Amino acid sequence: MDEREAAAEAPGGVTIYEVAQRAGVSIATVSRTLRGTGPVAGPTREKVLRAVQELRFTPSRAGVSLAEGRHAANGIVFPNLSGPYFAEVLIGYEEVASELGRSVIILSTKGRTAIRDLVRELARRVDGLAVFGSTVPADLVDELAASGPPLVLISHAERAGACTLRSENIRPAAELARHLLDHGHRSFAFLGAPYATGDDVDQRWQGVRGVLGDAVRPVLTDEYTVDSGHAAALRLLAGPDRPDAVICSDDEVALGAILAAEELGLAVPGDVAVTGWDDIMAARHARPALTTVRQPMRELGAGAARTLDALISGTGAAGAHRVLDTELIVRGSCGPHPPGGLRK
Amino acid sequence: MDEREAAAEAPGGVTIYEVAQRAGVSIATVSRTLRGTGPVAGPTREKVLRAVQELRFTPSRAGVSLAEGRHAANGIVFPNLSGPYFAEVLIGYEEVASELGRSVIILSTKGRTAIRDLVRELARRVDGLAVFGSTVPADLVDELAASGPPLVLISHAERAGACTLRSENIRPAAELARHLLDHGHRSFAFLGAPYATGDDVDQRWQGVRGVLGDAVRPVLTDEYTVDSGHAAALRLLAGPDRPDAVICSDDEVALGAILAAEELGLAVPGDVAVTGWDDIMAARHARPALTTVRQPMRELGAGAARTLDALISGTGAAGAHRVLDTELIVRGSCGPHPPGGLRK
DNA sequence: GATCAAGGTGTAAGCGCTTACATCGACAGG
DNA sequence: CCTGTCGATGTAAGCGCTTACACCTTGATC
Repeated sequence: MDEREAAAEAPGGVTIYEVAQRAGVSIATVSRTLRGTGPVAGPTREKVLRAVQELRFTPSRAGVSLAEGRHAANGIVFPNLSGPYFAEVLIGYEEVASELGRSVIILSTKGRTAIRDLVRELARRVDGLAVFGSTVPADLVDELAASGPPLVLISHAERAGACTLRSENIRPAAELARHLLDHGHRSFAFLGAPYATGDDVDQRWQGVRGVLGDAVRPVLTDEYTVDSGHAAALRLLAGPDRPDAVICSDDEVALGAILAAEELGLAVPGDVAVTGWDDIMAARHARPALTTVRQPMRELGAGAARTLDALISGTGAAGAHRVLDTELIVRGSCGPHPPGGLRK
Repeated sequence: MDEREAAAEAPGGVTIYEVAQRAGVSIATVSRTLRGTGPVAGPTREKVLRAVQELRFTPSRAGVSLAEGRHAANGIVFPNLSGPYFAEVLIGYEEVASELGRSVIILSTKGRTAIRDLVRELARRVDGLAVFGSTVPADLVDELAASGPPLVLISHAERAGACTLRSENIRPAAELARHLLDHGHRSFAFLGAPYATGDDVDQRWQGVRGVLGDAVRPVLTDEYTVDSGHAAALRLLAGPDRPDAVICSDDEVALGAILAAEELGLAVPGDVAVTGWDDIMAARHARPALTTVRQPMRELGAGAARTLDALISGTGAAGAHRVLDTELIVRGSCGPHPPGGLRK
């Protein structure tokens, strides 16, 4: 009836029918042999495996997916991969997902116009989806939470119907602010991109603001990049009321600020202190080395993958919210440290 | 006969059957409406679209893939995503693939033991595959070239059956070496990871060696990271026969070398010059700023995606090999530049 | 008014795989 | 020797979608 045998050298690949024919068994037996489900007699198994080898057979993913009703893939949506932050999270995500037998499909929203369609399309080809805060419109998030695959929001405000996972911001931001006060700094600027309510940078701002009150003023940047940090800092530091310290939304902006200070002939931290956030690789190599807050970027990704796995396999609550610890990393950029500590 | 209507609220999602039933048409009409293939009368189209909206229908990817015989996805295999290099290439790859309507499935080989199976699995779920040099065993590459989807090797020696795409190495490496000679440096070390024949670092070594001859000696590192560069440089610079200049395999190793020099109380470039390769973000912010060779990382990824698209759609030769231009970026780390240039 | 072309839809055959269910022997227990 | 079991295998019904092909209207053409 069919003409299965015709596809001998098709580019699409060998099918289970050809294997079955070659081994002289039914496709069911081939499937059972390969997946280890159901009993298969020794000699039969041999025949099948030989045929599989000779034909270099690998099951078609689309076929398996359709039959199994799952994709064995996870998606992740991030704004971009330019800086180390998202890359690190992605590393953690991919590593765990891979261990759990799931491929990772990525989607960068940077510069995309058709985000909605791209995200919907992605949601349709994965068993679970991780989404960074503010990369996807709120209503789409709701739509996904309601009718999409299991969803984990990374660094996003808590939201009904989805799990969230983020690093601590408010407390360490406050700690950072107090540390700067200990150094004797009295006027501050918070250098960050236009933030959305509840996102990481907003929370950092809240934490800083809570301690410093009116002594800190917000200065917006366009993006979280070295260049926009540089540009904004140039304006800030050349203008009137130069602050004692610039608290940056993240390390890249901080690196830009250090660069700007240098160009203006200002010493860091002598004339102006600078702090970052994330503790990316470059923070350690900057001169002066950057005081910053380390957050467990990889674990953010790994945790998201694990949470999704639990969600997919039915274990795990659908509305869990987890917050990871961070650590204040004090280096040179916030001011000289007298031996014995500041608060002595 | 079937019980399609039973799946009304299935987690897997709405199927085309439900849409068809609701709209009072056949599934063929629904499909035609959605894909725009074949004629559909105005009112019918309306009914279908309304049903689609009300049911929030999106076609199942597995079903579409199986029927279409394609995945609408590209794969990419890289060693890791820790440094900026692979991330940048990935950005370019994803951007172009996405524009061409293909999702990107990633696979990092870092720390993986079952690479072969993971790669084979990946190959089965994509229409095209990009692979970085040396991430996959040679025989597996051959196997993929022979019986897998279209393949593009990035930064890999030319190989029958697959396209390759890489940046120029030998010429700019020679240029870099000559530039260092112009500075008056006379003894050199090439600081790089254990390289494989024909890979980027090997080619850079060849280029440098071609100009400097025995004046340059190779020093191996374990990886292409700041830390291994740091460790190797520490050994090298503290030992006897300290070279005038350290030519590093890439920027990250170079950053580590600068760090090591600093720790040893050596001035860069006063006591020892250092150069990198790639021109990553941190190269510009290092002190001294790093002299390096810029290669078009994003274009490497973008080109791979375009090549694959051509291969998949039947256009494009199967054995094309492309080499992208690079640019020597001279900054402070290779020595002071007298106004007016060196060769005056 | 019969003939055609073309538009508009439905039918059904796959795409490659998994798996519930049926079948068939062979062997042990009564 | 008959029946009950269980192991080993085959049969066939999907999984959700695309699309070639068949069928039925219409309206135009002569």
